[in-house]
Amino acid sequence: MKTDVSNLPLPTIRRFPIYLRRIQDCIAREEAFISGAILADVLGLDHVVVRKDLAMTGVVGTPRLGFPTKELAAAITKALGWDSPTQAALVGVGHLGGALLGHKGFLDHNLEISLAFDANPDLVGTQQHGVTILPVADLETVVRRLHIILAILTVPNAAAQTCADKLVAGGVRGIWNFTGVSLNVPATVKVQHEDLVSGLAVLSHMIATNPPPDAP
Amino acid sequence: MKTDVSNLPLPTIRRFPIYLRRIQDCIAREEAFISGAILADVLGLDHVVVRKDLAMTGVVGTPRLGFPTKELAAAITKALGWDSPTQAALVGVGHLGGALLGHKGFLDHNLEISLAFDANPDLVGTQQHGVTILPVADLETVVRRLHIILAILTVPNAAAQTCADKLVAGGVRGIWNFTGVSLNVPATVKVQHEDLVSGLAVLSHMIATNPPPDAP
DNA sequence: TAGATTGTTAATCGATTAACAATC
DNA sequence: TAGATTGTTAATCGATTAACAATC
Repeated sequence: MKTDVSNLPLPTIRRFPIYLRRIQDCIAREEAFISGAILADVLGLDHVVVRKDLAMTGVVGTPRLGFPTKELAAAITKALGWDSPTQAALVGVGHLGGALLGHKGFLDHNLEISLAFDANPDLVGTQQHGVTILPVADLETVVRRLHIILAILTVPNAAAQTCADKLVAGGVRGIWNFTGVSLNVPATVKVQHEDLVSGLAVLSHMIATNPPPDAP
Repeated sequence: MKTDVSNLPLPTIRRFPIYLRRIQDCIAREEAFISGAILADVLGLDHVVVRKDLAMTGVVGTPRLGFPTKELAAAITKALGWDSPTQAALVGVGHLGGALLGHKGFLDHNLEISLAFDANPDLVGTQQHGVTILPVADLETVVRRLHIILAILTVPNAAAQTCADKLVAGGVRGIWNFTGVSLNVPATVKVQHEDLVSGLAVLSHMIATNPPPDAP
């Protein structure tokens, strides 16, 4: 029985939040059990993938019943580190940064963006979505003093590496990177590069190479 | 010599825009050649991965010189379908949708968001970033009439499937899906699911399971 | 020539898929 | 019991890594 949650396959981790959302729906409907087969069906996944993923949580299912919803939700939440609140700092309050700041959905995953920084003196001191914008000059100091471990980077490409350096110096342990820059950080700091352009590339490539159905 | 650009590995396609950006920098500096080794070094990738990816474009390199920058840029641009302009429709002008609408960087990839739709009557008729917001009720009709093939979906989860259905009915060939919903569409329509929460899951998991360096 | 760089072929690794056994 | 569902083990597939040959 494998229950070492610290070394899960990346694809499994990516699927965890998708399962979690459905399982929480079940809990809200007071359903005590969910079968992997049904979950797979609803999500358009292969049922054996789902069972394998669920097995990774260490939760054991019961034949004919399925998996206990509450246990499963708790195990996934734990595996993702979403069982305790995390304070995050947003760096760069532009279009995208502002949107993330206003997106209250992260609270469902126990992530609160409690700090925001920007280089624009006109923005500094103003509030957006209830958060006062601080000067980037204070980034390292504030992050260190408040023991912020997670930062969201939404600055222009040109500023990305400099800001990342300050975040690392301030003791951040993870950077959610929305810039187009491959950041250079020590191995102890984890970077999740959310490169929207990569996603666009995949989609445009598929559209460009798969001819429309009415073509020869 | 493999030059069939219609069936490339997904990881390769994701890396293409990253190469492209660097190669365009080289072209701007009037460098006629770029070596795969240098490219790999700058991007923090393995040099053999880079060479293999570049080989997929069909462009041949010259030992001691590297790959011709202009040819390479043209080949990658072509493979991604970024060699001709694409008009896109944005569906859902909330925080995230508005941010994407304002993000002019997509123009670099020949993608123009020329239409925007929203369900909120207060928004309909107003302009954002130079685009007039149309009612979702007209979604299918307008998309069909203007032969829009790519849509960006940034509506609340509850509205996602309904809007996707309208887009499909309108003849869209690709949906860039920023909602949390796994869309159900015919196989002829490609969906690129940009689930931010999956990315957050990966990052939080890594932070939660890799103890900080000063811990035992 | 010597050496940097591309190109190719085989080995490894990880994840998915398939087949079947175990259990309530 | 019968049958739905979980659980396990082996096979396949795709991508990365490693080793080496070819070329300017």
